[in-house]
Order: sequence, then structure tokens, then C-alpha cells
Amino acid sequence: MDERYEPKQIEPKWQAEWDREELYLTREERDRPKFYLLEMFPYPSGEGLSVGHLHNYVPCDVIGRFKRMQGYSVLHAMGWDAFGLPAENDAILKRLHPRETVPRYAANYKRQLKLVGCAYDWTREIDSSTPEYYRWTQWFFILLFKRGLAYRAIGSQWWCDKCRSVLANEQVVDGRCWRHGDTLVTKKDLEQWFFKITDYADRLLADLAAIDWPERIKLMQTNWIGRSEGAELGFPVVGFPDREVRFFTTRPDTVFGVSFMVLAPEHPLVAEITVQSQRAAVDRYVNEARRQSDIERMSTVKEKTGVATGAYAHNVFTNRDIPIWIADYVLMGYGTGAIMGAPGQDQRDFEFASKYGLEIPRVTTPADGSAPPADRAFTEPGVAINSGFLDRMATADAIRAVCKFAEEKELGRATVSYRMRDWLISRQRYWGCPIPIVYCERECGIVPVPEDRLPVLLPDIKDYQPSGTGRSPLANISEFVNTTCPKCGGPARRETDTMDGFACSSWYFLRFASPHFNKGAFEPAAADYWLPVDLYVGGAEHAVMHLLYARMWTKVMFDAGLIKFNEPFPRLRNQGLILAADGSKMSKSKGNVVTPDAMVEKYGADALRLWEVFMGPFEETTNWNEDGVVGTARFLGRVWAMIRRFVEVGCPAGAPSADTLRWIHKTTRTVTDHIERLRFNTALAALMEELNYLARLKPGEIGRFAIETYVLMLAPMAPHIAEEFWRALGHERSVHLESWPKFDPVLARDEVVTVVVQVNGKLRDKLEVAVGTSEDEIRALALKSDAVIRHLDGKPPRKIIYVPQKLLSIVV
RNA sequence: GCCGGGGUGGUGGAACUGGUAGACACAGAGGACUUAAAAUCCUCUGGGGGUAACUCCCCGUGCGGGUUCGAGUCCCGCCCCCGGCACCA
Repeated sequence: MDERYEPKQIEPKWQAEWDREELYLTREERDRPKFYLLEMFPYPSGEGLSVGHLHNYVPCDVIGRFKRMQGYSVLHAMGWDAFGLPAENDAILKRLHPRETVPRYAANYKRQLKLVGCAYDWTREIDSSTPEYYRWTQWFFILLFKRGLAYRAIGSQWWCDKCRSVLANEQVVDGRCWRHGDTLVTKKDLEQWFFKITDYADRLLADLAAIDWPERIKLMQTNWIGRSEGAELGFPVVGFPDREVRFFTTRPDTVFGVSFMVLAPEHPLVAEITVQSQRAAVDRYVNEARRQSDIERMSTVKEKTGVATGAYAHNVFTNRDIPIWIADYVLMGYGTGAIMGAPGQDQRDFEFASKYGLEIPRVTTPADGSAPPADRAFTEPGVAINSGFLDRMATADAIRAVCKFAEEKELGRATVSYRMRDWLISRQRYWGCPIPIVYCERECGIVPVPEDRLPVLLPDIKDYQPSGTGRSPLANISEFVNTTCPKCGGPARRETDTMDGFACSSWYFLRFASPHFNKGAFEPAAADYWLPVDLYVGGAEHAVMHLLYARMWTKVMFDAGLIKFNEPFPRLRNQGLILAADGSKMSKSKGNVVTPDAMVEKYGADALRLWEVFMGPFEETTNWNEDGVVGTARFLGRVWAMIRRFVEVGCPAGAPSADTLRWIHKTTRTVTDHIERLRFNTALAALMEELNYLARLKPGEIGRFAIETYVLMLAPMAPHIAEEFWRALGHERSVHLESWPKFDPVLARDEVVTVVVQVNGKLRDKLEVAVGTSEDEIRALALKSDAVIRHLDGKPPRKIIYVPQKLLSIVV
């Protein structure tokens, strides 16, 4: 060993050696317990990895190495979420081609991950933009299609002018595009492909109970799915014998208080029922609503607006005709696009009715007999009044009664509504997985491409820029578009839209189990062994996108009998964000990105790794502070000095003292426990504490056992230096093939404990006593203590509380 | 507005189920080594006060109350920060 710790002398050397030994190939030994560890696979960006990204990858690498040492077969691989808008947008900006940039960026990510010593099995690397991969994305599309879960529909869709494509609901954030925060989305009428995720709403909701995920992610999904129980009812339109306004309500008990109806401006009935005198005003309002951005339209602070259609509906409960209005607070996409106005019991309806002078009947009153508020709606459950056959019923009973009545009279039924919409997956873009569908020009209609003719290859074209016409650039490639119908052989045209990038990431976790399998998306036996993922780690930003989609696809595969599990990620954790030193986000445009390359150059990969885990709790957001790397580098230098001294005197076997033995076992216990609980910062602190103890001893007093145990525990976090130590200690084989040390709880036990003595709840003395000292002895010792006597002030103790081996509390 | 998460020294953060607040580090101060500097090592380091000295005293985990022998931790009421949702009938 050199006198000084020089990371540059050892890190490249061991990385090359590990590669040569193929140390990190997955050991797929099916009789061993398995551990499938997975980070959300990244979209390789041109900016490369920052030290912020490593706050995810380094701790996961620690877990993978730790589990491997514990004897698990570990699957830990990396791949690239390469298809999709982010990659294409970047290439457009740089006037390059994604086919060129994506592999280049991915290679750079890979280089950086290797630079910091991450132990991925690179023989399992995957790239979602390669035909070997997207062939199976297409296969899944067809699976969904065949199961009735992929359908085509026309409708008003979110459109981003910068992406020049439609977007899914999940990709619209605050009325803006998820990739272009400065661009408000608009609506466009297009025929599009959807996945019927709403069919899975109930299961996606119910199965959340059984998975170990951060509570806040579960909540976001729960809110996103937005399940509401209620009833769907219909009131006839006066003067239109075969027309009715159908509406959904969560409060069918308030039907006797319905004094008006409101349709969404886009509602198809509007054009039909509007009376001549109102037509101009209605048209103006509808156009205005369409022009408005949704961020304006959905603002809750905005005053309610609306226009009467002049038409009336018949409230079959009150037997009265009530006006039908249109208003933009009613959304076409939820329920039926129409509501009943019950202003006495709904605050929004109350505001609307107040503004337009509509009647405000009160049909619910507080159960305790108090008066309902006069200046707003009473929205709580209570007791029905002025409600015919519902009078005096509690809200819950009245709801049931109305549903029963409605079913008997065929007016409607109890039902459940969700705010989640189907997943719009068509994109009018080039860089995505082609949708494997053909439109037959004779009579076969929509025909899926047969499985044995997959993949539908993405043509290699130069001008891939989105057209903005609502059609993908693929529509201009006649060789691609024109084909024959797989069914009848007649002339046919290909679907030219590509899939949302989130389709590719909805099944990739299965691909790692058998990444080169070419007879299916995955090899069943491999999937059975490895899946589901034992620990899934990624950012919280995917809560209602990737994480919801992947759960849906998994359930589809489960239903199709392809896999035996129905949740892909039973245990999920979100790593905390690393911000720049000033608390802002790291970005190239701000020039505040700290790269692993710079940190490795300055301090070495191991010191960087240690600081990544030491700077704070894994799941919490922290600001980057380079000074900390100095500290972890210094720590490694001190370990180096200790081990060098030990090696120089010939690695004496030594006979550790009881104290030393206790330190070893206690530290092993702490480090094991804390890594398991993903508390890497405190695991490392325990190793630092033990070093502070060991470094004061002479090599002969420490002994080989203590040194080796220490090196083994350091290995997952600082793999290079640990390898250097291990070999210097005379071992032929890599430290990373060794077993994780076990601790002996008996040897870890303290011989002396500190018992705290309190008088009236304040700490007054500390007694160092042998473990097992009796309460009586401790009481006697405490009452003899000068400090205690002083604070007792001559009074006799009224009460003494004893917490064994910990504390004695005297009350006077 | 609603729903989560959080607020602890100069800084990052420790403190398992109510039981020694500030582990482990960073920064800072002083000292050793050195011609000097860097590196390294040692000591001190929440605030205030007291003492010849100490094993001394008081205060202290966003704010105000409460429960308890004992509260960073539990309860009630506020303030602030971060994240999510936001007219979903």
C-alpha cells in the first residue's frame, strides 16, 4: 500500500479488474433467495448525470452490493427510456437526429455510472427505442387491443403547440405541457387511440392498500382516480319527447331541491335545444369557452358565468319545469357533462343561482336541529326536508331511497363515477413506437399487425420534425403508409401515429429478467423467478403517470395469464431531490450543475459515493454542498492510514479486547440494520464512530478480525478502497464476493450502562453501573448522590419511577 | 381552499416504541509538526450566567397552551416552508 490514499491510483485499476472478472454478472441461481432491485430507467439527456442523479443510483448500488454479500441472487441492471418526446425535442433543438443522440447520451450515462463504481449487470442493458425492444411494446399494444382495452375515438384532446402533438391528461400540469412549462395547452378535435385504464379504476384503487409505497404517492393515485359514489339520473327535456338531460350526482337525496340544470358548453344537446332568442348568446358563450385556456377556465377563484338555453327540463320529483343553462364550470369530460343544480346543498350551484337569480330551495337541514347557514349552501349530510317521500330521512337513507325509486321507475340507477379518464396514447410524432395497426381499405376495418410480422419498423427518415397538422411525419412516407391488409391482402394504410413514451416504460421491468429473449416479451420462467420487483426506487414526479400506467399493464398481463403477480412494485421508495447549493434546481441553463466527473477528479469515486449517502436521509431533499466531500475523503484517508499501519506490521492476528469485540459487533448490528432500512447516512456514521475508536489502538490490539470486518462493511459504500484493502490484507479473491459479517448479540451487549437520575423531571446525575444492577442498588446509589441530595432539599421522595437500565426519576 | 411532508446549533443532519437533545460530519477558534504553507494530528465549539476550581446554575428542538415524574417525540390552537390536487357535480 502506498503511504497516501490516492483514489486515482486504485479506482480505475479495480474497475478494470471487476470488468475482467465479470464480477457483476447476475448470478441467477434459482435455489437462492432473489432480490430484484430497480431504479426507474432514465431518459438519457444530453446534459449527462449530475451529482443529484447519483443520490438515487449510489444508494441503490449500496443496497445491491449489500444484498449480494448477504447471499441473494441480485438482479440489478440499467436501461434507457429512449423513445418519446423529451429525446425528440432535444434532438430538434440541436438540429440532430434522435437515432444518433440517444445512443451517444446513453453511452455517456453508462460511462458516468461506471466511473462512480455502480455495479450493474451491463449484459442486460436495454434501450426502448431498439426494434428488439419495441417489437414487444407493439405486441403488448395488440394484447390490449385484443382484450378490448385499446380503442379509437374522436374527441377534443389536449394539444401542445410546441410538442405539436396531443397529450394525455396526466401530462397536462396546471394547464401546461409537462415538457414545456411555459406553454399553455389547447384543445384539438382528433381521432385518437386510447387505453381503457378506466376499466381498471377500481382495482388500481383497491390494490393500493396492499402495497408498501410512500403514503403520499398512494394518495396522489387515489385522488387521481377520484372515485365517487352516486347516481345517474335523467330528466326529460320539455318539448323534446325523446330527449333527456342525463346527469351524475353524489347527492341524489337532494333531487327535490333541483331548481335548474347546467350543461357543459360542449354538450351535444346544446345546439339542439337552445331556443331561437338565446342562440346568439349561447353561441358566443360556447366559442368563448373553447377559446379559453383551461387554466383560466378551471380557476376556482373565477366568478361563475353561464347562459340560459331557453329550454326547460322536467324535474320528475318536484313535477316542475326548470331552466337549462350552460356554464363552463361544468366539464364535458366528467360524468355525463351535465349537472343538476341543487343550490341549497351545493356551494358552486349556490353561487351560480345567486348570480342569476335562480330559486334556492333548502332540502337538507342539520341533524342536530340547528339552522342551516343563510348565506351559503349547507353541504353537510343532515336530514331531508321539503322533499316529498324523503322527508325526515337521514342523508344516507335518502340517497338509498332515491336510487331505489329511480331504478323502479327507470329514471336512473346508483353508479360510480371516476375523474380518471382513459389514457390517450397516440402521438403525432416520429420518435416513438409505431402503433401496429393497419386500416383496410376494403372492409376489414381496423386490423392489428399479426404478431409474427412485428415489429412494425420505425422508418429511418431525415426529416422527422413534427408537422403541426395533427398528423405524424410518418404520414408523409408513402412506403410506410401504403401496405396490404393482413387479413384480406387488399390495399391498406398504416396507422402513422406513434405511442406515448409511457407505453414503453409500462413493461420494461419485465424485460430485465430476460433481456435477450426473442420468443416473447419475457421468458416466463425468468419472470417467475425475478418478478415482482423487490425494491423500486424513483422520483415522486411519476406518481400519476408511469406508476399508474405500469400498474394497469401489469393487471392486464395478470388477467391474460401471462404473469402470476398483479402489482409490479410491492415496495416503492422515492429518493430525495438534490438541489444546488442555493436551493434552486440544478440545470445547465443556470450553470449550476455539479457533475460526478468533476467530483471524481477532485476527490475520487468512493469519497463522492460516501457523501452521496452521508449528506442526509435517502428520502429527503437536500442542497448540494461540496464541502462535505472533503469530509468523506478525509474519513477514507484515516481508514487508509489505519489499515496501512496494520499491514506494515504484518497483519497481526491479535486478540481483541472485550471493548473492541463489543465495538465490532455493535457496529455490525447498526450498519446491517440501517442499510436494510435505507438509512445510509447513519450506517456510515456508525462506521465513522468505530474508526474513531479503532484508530487510537495499536495494530496488535485491533487484530485481523476487527480490520476485516470493518473492510467488509465498508465494501458496499466504498467498493474501490475496500477492494484495495482486502487484497492488501492478503486475499486473492474480490471483497465483493465475500459474505456480509454477522453479529453476535451477546458480544454486542454492553457491560456497563449509564442510568440517568432525574429529580422532578430534571437530569441531576448519571450513574455508571454494571449491567444487571438491581433497582434497589440503583435507588441506594442515587439517593447517596451529592447532586441528588442537593436537589431533594431535605424532602422525602414522594414517588420513584424506574426504567430498567436507563433511568430513575425521583419526585418530591 | 383541500390533502400530504416538514420546521432541531453558524451548516448538513442524529435522537428506535415519551426517558441523557445536538450522534456523525462540515465550517470556525486555539495548539502540535514545519523555514513556511498544504496535508496530518490534538483540544474546544447551542445560548446565557456563576466559580479559586469543579462533577455548578438557568434557558433552549417554529409560536401559544395542555397531558405526564418526564415532551423534539403525544393532544389542542396558531405561524411559516416544501410538494400534490384544485369548480370532478
